[in-house]
Amino acid sequence: MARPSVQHLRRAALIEAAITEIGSTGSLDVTVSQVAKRANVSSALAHHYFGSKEQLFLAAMREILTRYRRDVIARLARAVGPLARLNAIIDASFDEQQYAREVVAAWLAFYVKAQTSDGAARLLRVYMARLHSNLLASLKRLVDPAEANRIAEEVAALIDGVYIRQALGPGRADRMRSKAMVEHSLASLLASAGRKDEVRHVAS
Amino acid sequence: MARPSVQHLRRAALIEAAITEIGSTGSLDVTVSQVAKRANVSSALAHHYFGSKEQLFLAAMREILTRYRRDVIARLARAVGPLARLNAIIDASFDEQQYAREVVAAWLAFYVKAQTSDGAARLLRVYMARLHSNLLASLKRLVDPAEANRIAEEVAALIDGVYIRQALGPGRADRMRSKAMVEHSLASLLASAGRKDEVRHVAS
DNA sequence: GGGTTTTAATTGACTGGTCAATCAACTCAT
DNA sequence: ATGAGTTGATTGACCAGTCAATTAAAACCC
Repeated sequence: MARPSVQHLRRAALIEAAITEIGSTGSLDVTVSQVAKRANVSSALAHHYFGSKEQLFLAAMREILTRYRRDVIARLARAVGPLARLNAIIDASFDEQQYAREVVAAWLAFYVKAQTSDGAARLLRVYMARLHSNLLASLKRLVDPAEANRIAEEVAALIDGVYIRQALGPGRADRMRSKAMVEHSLASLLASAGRKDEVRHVAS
Repeated sequence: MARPSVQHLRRAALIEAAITEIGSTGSLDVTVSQVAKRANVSSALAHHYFGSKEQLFLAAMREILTRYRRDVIARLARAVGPLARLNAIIDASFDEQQYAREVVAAWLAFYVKAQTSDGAARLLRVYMARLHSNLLASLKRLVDPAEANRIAEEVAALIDGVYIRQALGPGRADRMRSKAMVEHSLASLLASAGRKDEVRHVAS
């Protein structure tokens, strides 16, 4: 029946609670008890399943990263052509779920956590590498490799920057506006790098 | 003789120590005792002069913001023409002092702090507003107001993004590379927005 | 200038509170 | 009755903030 084990249920609930709690607090200064309470279990149980606060938080971080990754993959599967694929990546970053205030705040908190936790730093580095390589793959079909690399870094940095500013701003997440900013920048960068189309057309 | 009062000396030393400690730890999880020890005073003295940990940290944040602002102003005073002024602003952000690993880490920590502290949020909002208005002033001389506004936001976000990635990266701060990225993006954005020069030339 | 009072600087010791982590005990389904 | 699930109570560490007491410096007075 594949009925999820109680262990699985509890772990999932605790991870979800951790994300929510971290997101709504806006920092990692969250006690295990708070998270446990939100998941309707005792703090002892959280320790029982995760061993330590650190592990619980890392699991939460992994979960956010996984969700994002799944979303990217799903969108990429539906996108055809380099431009569409680039847009798919950007869309994933500004997806309704990902770009929710809580999630963004949690994301920011994890960036700080990475300063002191090797585990967190590793996870973020994997995310960064994947984002870069995804962007690069499509960009290479549009512009020179050197340009592609630079643009990939610029777009990645821009996405992070938009996120951080989002976390700070008071209002609701203005997804569309944020997305438009990144798309607009990307278009400009591509335009001034000079499309590769003609070249390839001639060469082929 | 304007000999600085002992109070001034201690405050300055404590603020400096706080910045260093926060920067090297990479988070605000720093005890008052640690800061005090680095400043060669007792923790009781830190409380005596600042009243609370919160106030001490806010003072440290204010100091970093002030230094940045002073640098921007100094560079702007030397720059003539909108392009030079834009470059001056970018240069300030990637100045040797500002872009030091510790300072960037402290900056990131403050962003998180702003999530829970009104005081910190206020300070950051002032910084953001100033950066935006500085960029906008010069951009308006180059492109349409609407474009100028969008570009200002994009550049500001990009700067923040480059910072956050810098904080995460392991190596030394690669100032020049970071600066080049922002400058390159700005050039592309300006190029595709279409300079205003001709229009103004004709109009005048 | 020497002596005296005020004021500032400084600290060690203490307090109250918080919290991660542990553990022994209890429940309950199988 | 075995073992997974679960918890309340406890422990040990840490830490912001306070206070009374000590020393150093200034200000004042003759």
